[in-house]
Amino acid sequence: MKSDKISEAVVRRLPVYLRYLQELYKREVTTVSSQELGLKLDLNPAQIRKDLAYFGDFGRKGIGYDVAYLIDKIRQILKIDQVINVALVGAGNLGQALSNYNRYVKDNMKIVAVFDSYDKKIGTMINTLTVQPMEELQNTVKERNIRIGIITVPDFEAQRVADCMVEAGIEAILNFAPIIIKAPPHIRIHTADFTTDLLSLAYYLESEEGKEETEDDKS
Amino acid sequence: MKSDKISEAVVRRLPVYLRYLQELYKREVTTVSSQELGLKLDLNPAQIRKDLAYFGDFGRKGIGYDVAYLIDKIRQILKIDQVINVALVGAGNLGQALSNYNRYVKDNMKIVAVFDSYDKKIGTMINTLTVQPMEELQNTVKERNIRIGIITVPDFEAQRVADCMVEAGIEAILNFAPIIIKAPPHIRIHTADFTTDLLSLAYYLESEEGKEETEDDKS
DNA sequence: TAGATTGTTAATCGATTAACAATC
DNA sequence: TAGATTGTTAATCGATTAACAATC
Repeated sequence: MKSDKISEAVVRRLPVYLRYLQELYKREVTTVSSQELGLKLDLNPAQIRKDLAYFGDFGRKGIGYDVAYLIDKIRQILKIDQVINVALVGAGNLGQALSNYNRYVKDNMKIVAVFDSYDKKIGTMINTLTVQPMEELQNTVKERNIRIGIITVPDFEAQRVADCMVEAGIEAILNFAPIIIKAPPHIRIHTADFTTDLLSLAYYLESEEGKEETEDDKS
Repeated sequence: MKSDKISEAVVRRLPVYLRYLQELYKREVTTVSSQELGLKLDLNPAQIRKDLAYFGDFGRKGIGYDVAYLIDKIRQILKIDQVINVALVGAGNLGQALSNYNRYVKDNMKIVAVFDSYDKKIGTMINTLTVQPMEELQNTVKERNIRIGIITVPDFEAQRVADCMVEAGIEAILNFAPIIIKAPPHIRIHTADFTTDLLSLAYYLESEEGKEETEDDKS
């Protein structure tokens, strides 16, 4: 196959493949079939083959995919074969959690600066990074070649922060605030709104059959 | 329209509608049209009307939707018109961030218990809650009528925790570990894997034109 | 009334899955 | 060779969007 336009659904599955392939690699598994992948990742094998075939002929008929080779290829496709520098804005609990979470360093995503707009936070340390005032965003983005911004501020500040990021030349934003932020079309925005995930989960609960809340006593 | 089977895509948009409607309510806006909603939420107005029409005739032709009424209805549909008790397993940074994040209390989702399997964590306080050992999960779930579980443990523990949750009678799981966890089909699982969001973001970056990494000096 | 906006059908668009020839 | 598995086409399935009669 090789190119067409790649749909977002496909792109979002690539990191999922990558993650599991890396686990296989660690376990010294050298080859994997679309069927095995599908089983493990709850995906249709045909879909996996099709996804990968958009980008090239990575497999071998009768054999499957070479794990190490496919890891390399997916990393290239995702453009994480080089280190990508990331700025985090919002040094609250979630921001701290994210910057402590160093798993993505391995994936060549590196948080290299943390910002906040509250005086109290500025100057404090998060891991090895000093929290900087928002005024320094623009310069730091340029100096440190920061390309992605993560927003972990309260929702009422999220749009303002996004605007600053865009102005500073950031190319893509991961937004944790439960709000739809607006940006020019060349800026890619992903929303990581777990409150949506949580609330929609409730829909799938079995209807109560005479259950009541724990706390307030209706009797 | 009224019922058929409701697709997951529809259900996932309901919390998004709800959130913005609640904001409108706070601002004392009483009525809103699908067009206004669409503009604000980056969605097609026809899609919004269709989504809502699955559940009933909530709007008025020529007028739009009554904000307060629609909030009520969506809360009913999502089954968050009653308090839903939630257990959090994993008292690390992310777990702390989530339990501090009290926004969903307003949405009738309430974290009523926190668990961890590390001795060091057990007995410490997270907000008003004492971290309990995993052994108490089963009993606490029953006693406190906990229906949803949130997993914020490292990936290698996630499946084990999920198994415990299922055994304890939890009905739905929000999983933050970057791994596909398996459970019986009647258990609903949502994955809130922000590393996927972050990595897939890189795909959309403009290709480098002679840029290099910040840190290591190639010259 | 005239203008606005819903609910719903039909048309379009896109994504997933099945099937199979090619080939290791 | 026989068995396995890819890459890809065709078929299916599902979701989004346009259009418009109904009606406030």
